[in-house]
Amino acid sequence: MNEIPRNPPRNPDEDALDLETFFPYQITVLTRQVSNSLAKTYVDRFGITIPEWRVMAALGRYPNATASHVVRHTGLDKVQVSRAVALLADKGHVARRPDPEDRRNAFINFTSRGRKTYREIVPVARAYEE
Amino acid sequence: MNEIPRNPPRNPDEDALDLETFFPYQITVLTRQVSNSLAKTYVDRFGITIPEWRVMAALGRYPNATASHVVRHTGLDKVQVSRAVALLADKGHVARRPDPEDRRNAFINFTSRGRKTYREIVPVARAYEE
DNA sequence: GCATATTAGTTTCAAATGAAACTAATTTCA
DNA sequence: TGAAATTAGTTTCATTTGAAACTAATATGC
Repeated sequence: MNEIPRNPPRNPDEDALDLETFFPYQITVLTRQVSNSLAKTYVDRFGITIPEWRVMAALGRYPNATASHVVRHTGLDKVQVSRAVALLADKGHVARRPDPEDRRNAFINFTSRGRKTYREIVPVARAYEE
Repeated sequence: MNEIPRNPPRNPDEDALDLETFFPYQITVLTRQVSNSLAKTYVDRFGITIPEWRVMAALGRYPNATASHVVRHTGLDKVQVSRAVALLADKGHVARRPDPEDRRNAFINFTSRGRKTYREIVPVARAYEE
């Protein structure tokens, strides 16, 4: 039998950070773990990535949003939003419609297909809220 | 004056996710923001990356740890730990000492220089805990 | 008006990431 | 024993990331 690895000594520096209760660490680790397992589910079952899903979630809540609105609501980087929207458009989940009053803007909306996918994913996302 | 961008309409799907209170979103956004601002501080002021700092924090708490111990304590990927330790060793912050009883293992410890750096960073890290 | 600045969104590119393959050491068990 | 499995740690490589540069449209101020 393999010897169970000894834990390292616990005679730390006087003012060492207590990692067990150091909140930033806990959050980061937990977030990455949840996020990774979610990513697998989304890709495997619905063929979209996490950023794409986040865009869809923002659109479900705020229809007819521009990319900037999506950035604000999701906290994603604008590059990620640009890419995610482009991919969702390729897959037929969303459509872009230029704003006639300011042609720098484009309103983004679900296609009927996208809305259907969105409705399938919502309960899965809710389940992860714990 | 530029017109302040209108918020998108808020007539969402009946069962839309309420992004304002959907916890996974909040956490992810917050974590990334804090993490990015921390990263800048660590790189600018101390010349190390976030994974390197996380390794140092683990070593401060659990001296003479192996890479596997660091993985367990930080939640970092083993690839990241391997790289971070290599970089910290290059910079003279830590030293590796093979375990004579099992030469797959290497114990990792601060050099005196590394300990000094660690002690400088701890209060900065604490300040971020809020 | 017209030059300059600002904004929305996209593209580029270099760095970070982590899954998978790999090396080397040790353990297992037939 | 010694072949097969396991473990620690490293390297490779394809993907993800986001800062910075860019394009196009609109706003500002002289």
